[in-house]
Amino acid sequence: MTQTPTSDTTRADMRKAQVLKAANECFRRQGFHNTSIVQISKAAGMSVGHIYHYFENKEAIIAGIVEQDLLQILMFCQRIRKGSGGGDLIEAIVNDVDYLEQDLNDQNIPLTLEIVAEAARNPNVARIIQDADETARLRFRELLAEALKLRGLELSERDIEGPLEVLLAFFEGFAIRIIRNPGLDPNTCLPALRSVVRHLLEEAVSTAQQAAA
Amino acid sequence: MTQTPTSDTTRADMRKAQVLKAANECFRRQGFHNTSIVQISKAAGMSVGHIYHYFENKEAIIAGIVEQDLLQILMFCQRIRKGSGGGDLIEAIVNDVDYLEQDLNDQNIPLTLEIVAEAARNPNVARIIQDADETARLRFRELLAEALKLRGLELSERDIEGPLEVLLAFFEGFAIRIIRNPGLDPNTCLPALRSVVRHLLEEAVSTAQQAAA
DNA sequence: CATTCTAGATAGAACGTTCATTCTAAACTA
DNA sequence: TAGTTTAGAATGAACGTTCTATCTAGAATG
Repeated sequence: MTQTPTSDTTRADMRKAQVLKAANECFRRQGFHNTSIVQISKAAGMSVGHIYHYFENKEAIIAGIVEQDLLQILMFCQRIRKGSGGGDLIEAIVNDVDYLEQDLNDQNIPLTLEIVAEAARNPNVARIIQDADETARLRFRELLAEALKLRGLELSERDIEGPLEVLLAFFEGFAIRIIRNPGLDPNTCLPALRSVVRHLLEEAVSTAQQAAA
Repeated sequence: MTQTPTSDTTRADMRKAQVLKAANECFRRQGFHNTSIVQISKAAGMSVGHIYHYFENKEAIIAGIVEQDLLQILMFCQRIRKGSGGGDLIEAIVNDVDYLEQDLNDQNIPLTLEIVAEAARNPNVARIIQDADETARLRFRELLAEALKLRGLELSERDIEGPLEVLLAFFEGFAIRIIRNPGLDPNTCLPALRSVVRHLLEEAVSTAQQAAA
């Protein structure tokens, strides 16, 4: 249990990353329940024993993958900001729904659903995604607060929470819808979705206006 | 425990039901990946061999459980109709969101999520829940059509589909939200959710009015 | 009515496979 | 040479499924 030198730490980090990358590919294709350590080891080009040298057990690998889930959520924030081009953020959020078709083609949906289902039973996984969601909500609240500020308005955290959760429920919900109804055409939903998101945000705006008065 | 067979329910049917009931309890508690045939056999008070006399394999048992998923969805329709008391259905749909808190306490959420995640990979399970969803959508379209008819309006199937999918995405989405954010307070979301559902339906109404003109 | 017959019902041990994890030893590096 | 890294076989447990044997109900038989 001696402290490893810097060069070795780097090597260990690289190996860990190598395992996680392989695991990610396997999990995405087959889910983590149907992926064996042997498969991961082959995908990573490493031996089974080698993997266990860096990960205590399979669950530790799963945890490593689940942690990456956060990045995916945060990308939505980034996309919206980029879409705003520095202009009105509320309009950018409404426009972001146009990515629905692209989002529903995401190859990660099955894995994402599997992670959530696992979290509903497995406290380890639950803790990870709940922590991630907490920072995700924080980022989204910041985004909404900034969107309002650009219009000279502001809302309390409490008043933002409701609309935000409804917004999030939408997008998560479509991941389920596309499984239950694979014939679903995103373009059919787009007008209604756009309108609903706009309504939600406009309502937040008018609440803020009333609070200011 | 054991019942005597009657004319219309054969002994085999009763045994099958007995297995499915036991499996349902086990699956709800532990998920079907973590439930073994031995556990089901003990819960059913039957031997393993006995179970295999009626079910080809474990997947057949899972299929039997997944088929019950439909009933759960259809209960929403019933609840709305009952809530309308024969009056305006649109108002009844809006009011139905007040059950959110109760719905989010549903002990079946983990199993439901597991079923959807499984369907994303397992074609057998996928077929079952997709068939179920098709009849569920049919029932909901009928409900919406009836709601409009009560106001002397009508909409094409195409125009109903979008709002309906958005509505469904909501409710499915909250099942995920409550896992990701267990601290979520339904009452915080209720005003926003109510408002959004009402907006969605009012928009459908005004679309129908324009179509009539 | 008593007995026999038989197909289905039932039990539980046995089997074979899969898999996560551990163990042992070789290779490498500093 | 000492510690780390790497490989891959060995281990042991869990599990789905099958196999074999016994039992039961009730129809057939005489």
